[in-house]
Formats: sequence, structure tokens, C-alpha cells
Amino acid sequence: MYSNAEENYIKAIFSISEKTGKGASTTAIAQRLETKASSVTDMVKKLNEKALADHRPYHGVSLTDQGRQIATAIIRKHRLWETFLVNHLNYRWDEVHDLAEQLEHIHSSDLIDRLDRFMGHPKFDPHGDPIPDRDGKMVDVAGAQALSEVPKGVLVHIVGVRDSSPAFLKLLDGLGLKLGTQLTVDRKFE
Amino acid sequence: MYSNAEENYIKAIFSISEKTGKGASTTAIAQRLETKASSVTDMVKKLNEKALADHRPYHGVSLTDQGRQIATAIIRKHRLWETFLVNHLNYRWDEVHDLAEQLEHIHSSDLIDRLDRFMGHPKFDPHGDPIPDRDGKMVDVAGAQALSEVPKGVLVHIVGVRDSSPAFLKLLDGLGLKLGTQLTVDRKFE
DNA sequence: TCACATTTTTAGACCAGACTAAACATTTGA
DNA sequence: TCAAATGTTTAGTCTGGTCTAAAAATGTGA
Repeated sequence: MYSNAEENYIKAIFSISEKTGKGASTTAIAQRLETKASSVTDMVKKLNEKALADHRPYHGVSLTDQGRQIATAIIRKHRLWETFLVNHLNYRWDEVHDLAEQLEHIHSSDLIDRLDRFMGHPKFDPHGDPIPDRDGKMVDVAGAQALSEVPKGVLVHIVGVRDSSPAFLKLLDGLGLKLGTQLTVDRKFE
Repeated sequence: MYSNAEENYIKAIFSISEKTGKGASTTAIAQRLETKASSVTDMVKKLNEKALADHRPYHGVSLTDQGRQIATAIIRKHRLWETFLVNHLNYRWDEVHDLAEQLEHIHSSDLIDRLDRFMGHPKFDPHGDPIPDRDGKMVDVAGAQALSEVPKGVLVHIVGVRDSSPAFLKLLDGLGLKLGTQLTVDRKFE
């Protein structure tokens, strides 16, 4: 059983590594978790002792297989809870992040499997992010492309958002853009 | 916002006071929370400073109005989550306690109100305990009577259980007793 | 009433997790 | 190549919550 703090560090390391393709620097982790680099040093040492992470100073922290497995389990919980909140409790997609951050730390894989079944094994969360299955596998979304990179005149449909901040999601709502919307790029502000 | 530890102490004080009709002694609280009396002394001091509890040494700890309000809010969360787990995720009534102990600490009254509405504002949880509404009010169940005190031959129906331990609940399952069961007492083992 | 069993508190320590300030190490750009 | 900028760690402190051991206070039974 891992503490909330440990789980948050694991999640941060995972997502920074995903995005950059490299290990996560202690400063990057500190920034993401709104904490200080010295705190990160301490926690990384603990994660290392528990065989969840490796650290090569100045080259980043990376997760071990076990660490990665924990990370995907937490992401699975987060995305399934977000899906539940939006699809069954009528929350908007810009309201669910903070609640899911709490719910993802509930310790029970059985609960999350039941929630998954209850909802019919959804493959994507309300922001279009893929939901890992029990084994950590998820649909590959590498094919998707940022709207800012789509050439003018090409028909596309929106499958997800890269930025899930409430402000950006509300902006999209205001523009009438949601998952499944079809459009062609007409004009670019650049 | 209160910590899990604070919430657990408040809940313990509330339920001991309910059961005994008096204040909760520090030793009783310690026993219920599987902790030590000295730890209770410390926490009670904190709750007192936050105006959530009063302590008259050797005569027990009691909650202030604000403390009681927090207690019923937690109980509301606990019972609504238990109801959700049983009615929608197909858990058995003897499996849900520990999970609800985790879920009751999720900080969002809006979430719990939405869950309440989603389930159609249930009045009782899977063990027959009344669910407080948003204002802390709940159905009065003082009319109910322990099965052991029911005279032979009188028709009764089961509306709740006094002991929600998994072992006892499984025993009831084995006897075919559940909420709503009608019966007359035939024989007593005493 | 008063000694004793019980209850409660104090004192000092520990752990997890965070912080500041300072020291230290490494990469990198000129 | 080497100094500056950046990244990292150390040392010491703090808070919340817990513990043990010992001291202090109280209710109660004879």
C-alpha cells in the first residue's frame, strides 16, 4: 500500500517521462507537484529504496517496471472516476479533475474494476484520454494530431484535448468544440 | 477542511455519545480507534481549540453543534457510498464497510449530493441505518426493537441490524435473514 | 473518609513529509 | 577549457499524528 504522497510522485514521474521521452528531473517533478526540489530528493530516495524508481542525477528519474505498473493503475482510476462523474453524475468535463485526484487514491482495485464494468468498460475518458485496462494496456492514440498542426481545409474530428485545464476546456465549450466535433481549419492565428 | 484523523475522532465521539447518551471517555475513544489514550488527549485538545468538542475530564468528550454537524455529514457520506456500492456495483452488505471508510473522507459535499440524487434520495443504507439529508436530519428509528426483545409469536419485519460486522452479517445471510424479512419469534436461546 | 483502581495527562521520542538556507556538482556556452 | 547558470543534495527545522513510560488526578467501595 502506498501513501498519497508516494502515488503523486509516481504519477508525476510517469507523466513527465511520457511527455519528454526522458527521465524526469527533480526540478521538473518539484514544479509539477508545487513542492521544492529538496523534498523531491528525499522522496526519490524512498521510491528508489522501494524499487519503484531509479535516479541518475542530472539525467532524470525513471520508473522501474513496478513503478510504471503503479502509475498506470492510478491513471486508470483517475480516468474511470472522471468518466463516472461526467457520464453518471452530470458533471461538466472541466469540473472533474480535482475530485478525480482525490478518488484515484482510494485503495481497491476491485472497486475500480466494478466501476469499469458498471460503465461498460469505456475506452476513453471525458477528455479523450485512453483508459488503461486492468493490465495497464490502453489504446494507442499516437495517430492524433494537434489542431494547430492540421493543414487548412482538411476535414478532422476532435478526439481529445492536450490541455485539460478548466480554463481551456471552458474556452472550447464557448467555441462549441467538444469530443466528436467535425471541422475544417479555416484560419490560423499565429 | 478537516484531516482524516480529525474526522475519525469526530465520528468516534459522535457514535459513542449516541450509544451511551453521555460524553465519550478518552479510553473509549482510544479503544474504538485502536489508538492510545495519550493520543486521544492530544487530538481532543486540538478539536477543542477548533471549537468542535468540549471535554470535561472523567466525564467525557462531547461535540459542539459544529462538531455534530461535521459528524452527520460524514455519516451521510458513509451511508450513501455504502448504498451506491451495494445497489449499483453489486457488493454484498458485508463487504462495503472498509471501502466506505475511505470514501467518506472525499472532500466534496456537491459530489455526495449528486450521488444522493443519482440514487433517488435513499432514506436507508444497506444495513437499515437512516441516511441524513443535507441538513443532517434523518428518519427516526427509535421505534425499532431488537429481535432478542421481541415476544414470541409476534409478527415483525426486519428493518435494520445493530451489528454491522462482516461476521454477523454473513451469519444473517446464512439464516436467510435480510432487510424486509417478516417473521415471528419461535424459540429463544438464552 | 480514604486508599486504590482507573482514567487522564505530561514529557520525550519517533516517523512521514515538507520547508529554508547553504553547499555542492554538473552541464554548457563563450 | 572554465566560469556561470542550472540542477541537486545536505543539514537542520517544522507540523501532524502517533507512541511509551511515568506522573497526576479522580471516582468509588469498603
